[in-house]
Amino acid sequence: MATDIGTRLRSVRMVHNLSQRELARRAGVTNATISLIESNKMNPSVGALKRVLDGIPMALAEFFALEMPTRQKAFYAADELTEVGKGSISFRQVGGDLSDRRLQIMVERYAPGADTGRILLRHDGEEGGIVTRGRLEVTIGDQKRILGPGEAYYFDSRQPHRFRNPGNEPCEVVSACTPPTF
Amino acid sequence: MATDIGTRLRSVRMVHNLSQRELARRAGVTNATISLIESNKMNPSVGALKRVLDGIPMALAEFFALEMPTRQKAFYAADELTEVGKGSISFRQVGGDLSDRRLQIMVERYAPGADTGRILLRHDGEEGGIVTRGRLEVTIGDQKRILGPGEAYYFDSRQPHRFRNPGNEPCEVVSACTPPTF
DNA sequence: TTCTGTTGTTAATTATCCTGAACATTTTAC
DNA sequence: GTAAAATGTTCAGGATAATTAACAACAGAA
Repeated sequence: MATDIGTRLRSVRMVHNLSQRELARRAGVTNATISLIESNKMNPSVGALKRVLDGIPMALAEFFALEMPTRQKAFYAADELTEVGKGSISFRQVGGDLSDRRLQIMVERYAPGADTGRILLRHDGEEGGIVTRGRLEVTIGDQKRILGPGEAYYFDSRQPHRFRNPGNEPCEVVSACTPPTF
Repeated sequence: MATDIGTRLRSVRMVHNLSQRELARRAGVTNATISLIESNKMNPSVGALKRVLDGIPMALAEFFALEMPTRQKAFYAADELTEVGKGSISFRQVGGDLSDRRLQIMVERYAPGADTGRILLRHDGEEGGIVTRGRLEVTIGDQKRILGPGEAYYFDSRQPHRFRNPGNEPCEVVSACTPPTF
């Protein structure tokens, strides 16, 4: 899986918010090529892969140097949140197992259309959050989901990721990350 | 030239002291493939290139991350050495222009068959030397030469390089490098 | 709904890679 | 010296990549 070109390309493309056709247009190849590469149904030439990556843009060295973390459970349904605490104060905890997790909790607010940008965020640590209001589009590696109130995410920050508010009402997220950003 | 696969491959192969056929055998491809790739007469598939590099062995990421310094004058004939000093003490200086060159002079002695090994040496700085006795095979990037007494070399140490005594008599070299090794 | 546009995938044709077997040179051994 | 082995290169063929054009699934707007 370390040299799984298809998965790598799909992951990179998704994080940059490009469709197969859009990337193909920028790269000067056809969408079928992108599709076949991503599904590992063909073995692209170095030149073709370079052209594709130029459409990102990304260098070959960077592409092959990408670490591909093992996919982990990244999304939780609203009713999958573990209920912690009780009485007048109630916590709903994302991810049942907190062993080897150290988090700093935060509250984030995304204006309509707000976006962390096409550049892929990657840093050490882990992060997670719960959407409390509005909708949030979360991209993690090759997975992309639009989350609504009560839904949550949790992932290893070394995976390339991106956040965007696709709706036209503000979005509020209770999020957390480790180690403290900045 | 930054993505000149042929030159990169040839350079790597030479430094590892492999013939096209020997590398082809290890990689499970034909020597024609190696030849065509190195002369940039074809655009290899990623899979094929990976197989070839496995025969080195070298990872794709490392291969594409290799910096390709601009080729510089690397070899000097015996009579190209600049005569410095005079009288009872005489220096023969490699490379006429010493501006932005800082060197530490050393004397090296290679027993018959001695070899710095197949691993590619690369480090910051520059190095040069003069063969005073015997013969020395010097590989610098994609250039390989066997030097005899009076002949010399000088190059940027970031280029992959290797030294070997191919003869059966001892070889003595007056060499120099910067910054001091160790 | 129905339409329009976009998504990713798949089949058939064209273009290209990769091989297998030759070739000319050079190196090494005798 | 010649012979034999090893080097890198080139050419015709079968294998494979990349294109073109179609397909089905889905989303959003009228």
